[in-house]
Amino acid sequence: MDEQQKQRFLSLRRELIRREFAGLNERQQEAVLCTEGPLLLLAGAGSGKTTVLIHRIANLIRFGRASDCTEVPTGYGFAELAALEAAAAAEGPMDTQTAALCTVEPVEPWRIIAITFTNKAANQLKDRLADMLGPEAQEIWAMTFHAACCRILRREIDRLGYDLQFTIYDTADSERVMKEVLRSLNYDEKALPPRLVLRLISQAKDAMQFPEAFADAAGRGGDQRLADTAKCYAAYQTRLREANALDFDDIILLTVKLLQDYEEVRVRWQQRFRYVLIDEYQDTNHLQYLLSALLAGGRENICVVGDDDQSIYKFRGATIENILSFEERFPGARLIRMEQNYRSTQAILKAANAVISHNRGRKGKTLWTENASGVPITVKESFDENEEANYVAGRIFAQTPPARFRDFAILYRTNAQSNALERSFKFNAIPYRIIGGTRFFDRAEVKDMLAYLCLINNRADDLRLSRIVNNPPRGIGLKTLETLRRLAESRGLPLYLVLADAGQYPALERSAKKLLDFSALIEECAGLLDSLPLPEFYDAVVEKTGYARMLEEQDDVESRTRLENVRELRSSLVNYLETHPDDPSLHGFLEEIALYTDIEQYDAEADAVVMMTIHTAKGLEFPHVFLVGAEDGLFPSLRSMDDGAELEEERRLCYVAITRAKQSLTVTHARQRMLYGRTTANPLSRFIGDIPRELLSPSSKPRTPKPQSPGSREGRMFYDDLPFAERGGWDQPPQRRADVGIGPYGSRSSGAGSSPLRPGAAAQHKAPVVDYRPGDTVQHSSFGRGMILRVTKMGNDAMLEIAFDDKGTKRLLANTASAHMKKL
DNA sequence: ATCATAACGCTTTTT
DNA sequence: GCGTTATGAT
Repeated sequence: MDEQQKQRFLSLRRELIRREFAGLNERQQEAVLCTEGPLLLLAGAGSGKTTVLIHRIANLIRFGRASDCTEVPTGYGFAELAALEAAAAAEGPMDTQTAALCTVEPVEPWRIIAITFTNKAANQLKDRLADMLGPEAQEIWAMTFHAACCRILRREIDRLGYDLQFTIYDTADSERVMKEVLRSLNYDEKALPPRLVLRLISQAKDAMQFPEAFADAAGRGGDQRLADTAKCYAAYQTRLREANALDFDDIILLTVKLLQDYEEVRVRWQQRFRYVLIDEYQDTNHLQYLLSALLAGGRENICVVGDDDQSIYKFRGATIENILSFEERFPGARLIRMEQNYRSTQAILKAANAVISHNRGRKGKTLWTENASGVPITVKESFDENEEANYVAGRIFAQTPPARFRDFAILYRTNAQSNALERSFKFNAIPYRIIGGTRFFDRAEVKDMLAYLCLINNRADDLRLSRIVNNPPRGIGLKTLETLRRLAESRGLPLYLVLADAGQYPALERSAKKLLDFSALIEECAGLLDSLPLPEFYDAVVEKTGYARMLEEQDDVESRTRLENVRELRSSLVNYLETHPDDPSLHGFLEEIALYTDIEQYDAEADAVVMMTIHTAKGLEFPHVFLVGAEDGLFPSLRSMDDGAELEEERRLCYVAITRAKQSLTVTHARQRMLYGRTTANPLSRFIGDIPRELLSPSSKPRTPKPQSPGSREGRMFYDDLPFAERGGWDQPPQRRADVGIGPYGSRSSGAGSSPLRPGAAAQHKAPVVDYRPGDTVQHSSFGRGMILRVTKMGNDAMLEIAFDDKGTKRLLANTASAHMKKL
C-alpha cells in the first residue's frame, strides 16, 4: 500500500470501529476509541461515564488498539482495503472478517484493571461488563483499590516479612489497637486522642512516611505532640505486624512499597496489566495516585475518569490535585470533556451550574442537556424539622400515584437528620429505607461473632481475642487480661499462646482453669472447621461459645434483634459460598467481609422512599429529590463556613445533591431546628441563594431582598417568614386519608402535641413482631377482614399493604397494626 | 466481676 | 439529645 492507501485504510478502520459505538455521542466515542497513552476524562454528572468505561473496555477486548494506532499490519494490501471500503458502504453490524481486519492486538480481559472506590461501583461495573461481554468479563480486574491490592499482596507480601495469610483491621479495630498503645505508653487519651494519632499516621502513610522517617521529622520539628505520635506510630505498627494484621492504609501502602522496591514484583504486574482505568479519580489520595502510576508504568496506558466538581472526600485524604495536575504528571495526556448530561432537566442543571460556578480552582466545565426545561425548583421554608418532615411526607403522598415511592430520595447533610423524617414517615405509613448509619458489620454482636471467627482463623489476633475472651462473661476480667498482656509482652508471644498455656504461669494460677476452658473452646471450634461446611461450623460456634444462649436468656426486643443479626451473618456466609465456589474457606470469607463491609441491599427492589446523606448519594440518581436542611450552619456545616477550601468542598457537595435529581428538586429549610440537643435558628443556605430566582417556583419567591449582610455575596435571597399555613400550605395539597395523620406532632394549626393521630402508633415498640406475607388474610379490629397484598421491609418493621373487604386498600405498619389485627 | 451512673463529644465515609 | 465509654460502688 502506498501512503495514501494507508491513510485511507486507517480512517476506514477507525470509522468502522466508531460505528460499533453508534449509540454514544461524539465525545463518548472519542473516549472509547482513545486507547493508547494517558487519558483524562472529565465526566460531568450524568454524562454517561460508566457507559464509556464499559464500552472502552469492550473496544479494547474486541479491537485492541486498532482505533488508536497508525500502523497497517504488514502484508495488508489492496484486497484488505477493498474489503473495508465494501464494509463501510454496507449497513448493519460488522461481520467477522471485517472485525478481524479492524483488530490490532486484542486485549485479553485479564490484562485490564479497572479500579473503583466502592464495592457498589465495582459490582455495578462487573455486572454491566458481564452483560456486554459475557463470561469473559469475569477475568477483568474490576474491583476496589483495596481488593486489587489485597490480591497482589496475597502473592507478594512475604517479602516484607508478613505472612501471606494476613488479617485486615478496620477503622474500629485500629482505634482499639491505638487505645491499647496509648495505655501501654502511658499517654493520656485526652492529651493525645487516638483518633488524632490515627489521622496523623494515615497522613504519614499517604506520604509514604514510615515510623522512622516520621520520628526523624517529628524530632526536628520540636513539636512534642508529633514526637509522641511518632512513638505511637512505631508501637502501633509493631502490634499490627505481630498480629499479622494490616490496616486499610497499609494495604495500599505496602503494595506501593513492593512495586517500588522490588523490581521483580514491579515488572511482573506491569507486564500483566496493559490497560489501567481508574474511576472517581477526584477521590484518590496521593498513595492511590502512586499505585495507579506504578501499575501503568512503562506503557502509561492509564485512563482516569473523574469530575473535579464532585470531589467531596478531601476530609479523608482525597486530593483534587491528582486531577488538576494529571496532564503535568503524564506528559502527552489527552483530555476529553464530557459535558452533555442525560439525566436532569434544564432547570436542575442550570441551578447546579449556578451553584458550582462560585468555586475557584476548577477545571471548568458547564453541563448542558437536550432534556426538557422541566418543572421549577421548589424552595420551602418550614417552622422546624418536624414540619419539614411532614411537608416532605405530604408532597410524596400528593404525588402517589402516579409516582412510585422508590422514585423519591431524601438527601441530607448529616445522618442525624433522618430522625424527624423517620418519625413522620412511620407515622404516615410511607415505606422508606435509610441507607447508611450504623452498618450491619459494625453492629457489636456481628463484630463479636466475627471476632470468634478471626481468632479461630488466626490465633495471633490479640485484638479479637481480647474482644471476646469474656463475651459472653466467662469470669475472665480486666485484671486477668492485664496479667496475660504483661506475660505475653515480656515473652514476645501472642496472647493466645500464653492463655492456652496458662498452667505454666504462676501469675495465672487462679484463672488458669477458665483460660484453659476458653482455649479448649477455641480449639474445639477450630477442629470442626475441617469436618463441617462453613454454615454448620458457624452454627456450632454460635452455640458452643454460649453467645446464642446469652442473647436468648435476655429475651427482650433488643437482644432478639441482635440474635437475628447473628443469624443474618450466617446468610452472608452462605452467600459467600455461593459466590466463591472456588474458595470455600473461612479465611476467604473473612477477607471478603473485611473489604466488603456493606451488606448487599437485600430489599433494593422494594418500593420505598430512600433516605441517605448526600455523600452516600453520589453516583446515584432519582426522579424526585428532596434536599432537606438547607441552612447555613448545617449545610454548609458550621465548621466549614470560615474556611474557603472547606466551603468549596461543601459547595461541591451541594452540586452533587442537585445533580442527583432527574425531574424535580425540592429544597427545604427550617427556621429553627434541634441541633446537638440545642434549638438553633439558621438562615437559608447560601448555596441555595446562588440559584437564579427564575428557576424557582412561584411559591418559593423571596418577599423582599434584604440589604446585604457583610461578607455575603450579591444575589443572596431571603424568604418570607410567614407561618406555613398562611402561605398556602403544600404546593400540591396532600390527599388526606381517613386513617393517616399528617405527622406525629400534627400540623401546627391543629395544635396537636405528641399524641399520635393514629390509634396504636405509640405502642409500636411493645407490639409483638408477627410474620406477615402477601396472601395472608387478616382480621383488623377497625377495618375488618382483608388480604395482605404487599410487604415492604423497613428496618425492624414492615409496611403492609392490605386490601380490606369493606374499607379499601390501606397501608399499615406491621408492628403497630399487629396489636389490632390477627392472622386468619 | 459486674452493674450503675456520670461525663463527654459530636460532620460527612470507604476500605 | 443520644449513644458510647470511664469510673466507682456493690
